[in-house]
Amino acid sequence: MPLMSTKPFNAKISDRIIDHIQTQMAEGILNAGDKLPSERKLAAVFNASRASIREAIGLMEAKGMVKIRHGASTIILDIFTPKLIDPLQDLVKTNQSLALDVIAVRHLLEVEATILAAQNADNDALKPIENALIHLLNCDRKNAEIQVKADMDFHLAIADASQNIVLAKMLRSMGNLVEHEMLKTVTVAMQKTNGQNKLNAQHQQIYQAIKNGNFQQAERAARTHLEFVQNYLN
Amino acid sequence: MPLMSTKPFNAKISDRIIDHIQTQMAEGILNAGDKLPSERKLAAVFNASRASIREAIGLMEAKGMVKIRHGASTIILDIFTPKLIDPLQDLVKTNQSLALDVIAVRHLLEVEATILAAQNADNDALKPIENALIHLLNCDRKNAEIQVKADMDFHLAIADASQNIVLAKMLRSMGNLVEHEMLKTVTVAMQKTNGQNKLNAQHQQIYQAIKNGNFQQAERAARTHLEFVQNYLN
DNA sequence: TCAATTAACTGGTCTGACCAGTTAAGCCAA
DNA sequence: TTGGCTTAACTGGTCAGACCAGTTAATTGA
Repeated sequence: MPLMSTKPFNAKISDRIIDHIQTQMAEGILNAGDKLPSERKLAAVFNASRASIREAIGLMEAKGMVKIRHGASTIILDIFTPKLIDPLQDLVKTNQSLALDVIAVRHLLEVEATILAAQNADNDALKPIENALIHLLNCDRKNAEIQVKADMDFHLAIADASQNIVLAKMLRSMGNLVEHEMLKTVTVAMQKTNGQNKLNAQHQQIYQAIKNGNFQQAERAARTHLEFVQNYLN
Repeated sequence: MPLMSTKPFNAKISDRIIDHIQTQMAEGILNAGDKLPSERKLAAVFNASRASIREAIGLMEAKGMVKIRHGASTIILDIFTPKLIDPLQDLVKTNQSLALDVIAVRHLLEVEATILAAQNADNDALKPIENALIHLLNCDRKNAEIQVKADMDFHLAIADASQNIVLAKMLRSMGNLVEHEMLKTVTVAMQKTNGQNKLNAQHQQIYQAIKNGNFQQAERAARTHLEFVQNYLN
């Protein structure tokens, strides 16, 4: 059964073309790896101008549906992994100074979360932090991405323990934004002598301070850790 | 300090244009709600064809950065709020006690903004703070809503002067979230003897500290003010 | 004063031209 | 025959200029 087009007649031509090609992909007429017909041919087929076709193809590339190759032709990519376009993520990735702004705010919230965790964490809240720490200490030291994830989990567990839900939410959102920078930090740490050991020691001190319920100690430990990390970014 | 473009010279023109406009967004030159210049004007400015400009704008719309309106013009959307603030909107709506969490975070950011403003504000950045302060001191003492708006403007001017764009955007968005609480504060202050005078004195101290470039004094003044306000909420 | 009419914008589409990479067929020399 | 070179015929990238189609705001007329 052929799929129905969902676009109204007054939709932009490029949208209608995208819709059509998407439908053909879904029906298996076009498959991953196939070449898309040239812009001029598509223009003839769709009875539209090359400009409109180009617009449609450009949007499809932005969505990760196709790959345009100047001089060669446009090929269809894996249909099932449409790229989520997060403009903020994009912006942070391409704007170094904005990334630094995000990190500055994140560090501020991180310190506060650690203080609050030391003040508020009961045994129930402590457990996830401990688990995250153990996981962080034991995870594959050669794999930066796994370490970033473990590191993030540790800090998010602390954020949860702060019992300020807003704080935790914001740290979660910002964490995704600066994954790229965290990766850089871990990579640098992997190269330096003792880099990872120092990071681990800092994590343990933060955990201890929270466990002791000593918020001043916790603040110091958090600041020390974040300043250390900051240095790796420069 | 102007941001550097990250695109190589041989990049597609549309990519370079997107990069440029993104940078202006990141720098706060272009803000949510602003109109983008018309395609024809942009083509002239970038010395590119309208086709290339259209491609760039089309991609930006796909990313959710702008909204194209046929016949009217293209406006810039807020890409910070959806990711960082919108999730909170629902939370606060359904859970009143969360407002206190929001306020706690907001105060944290407020103090940091004041410190940064004292460190970074040049004369250009100082002027809006001064204007907001004058307006705040002279506005109708009987009208709580007007005072809330003036109060907000004063603090947002400080946020802008911090030169941390993320901090400023977050404070702006969070301000809307806790308008109700600010109204309560001002209403209480209006009832108390000297309540408004004290608030005004605190605002002046904050401004003085920033003007002096004394960040320690600024931090003290901000903390004093926020603790004072906090008391009115209980 | 207010409503209808324009004029001057805005974005949407088309055409046809030329530039810039890629590919593969065809050729020639070793 | 085989290897490398040339080149023609593709591909996408960019441009200029035209016209259509909505929107907005100033102008005009009742």
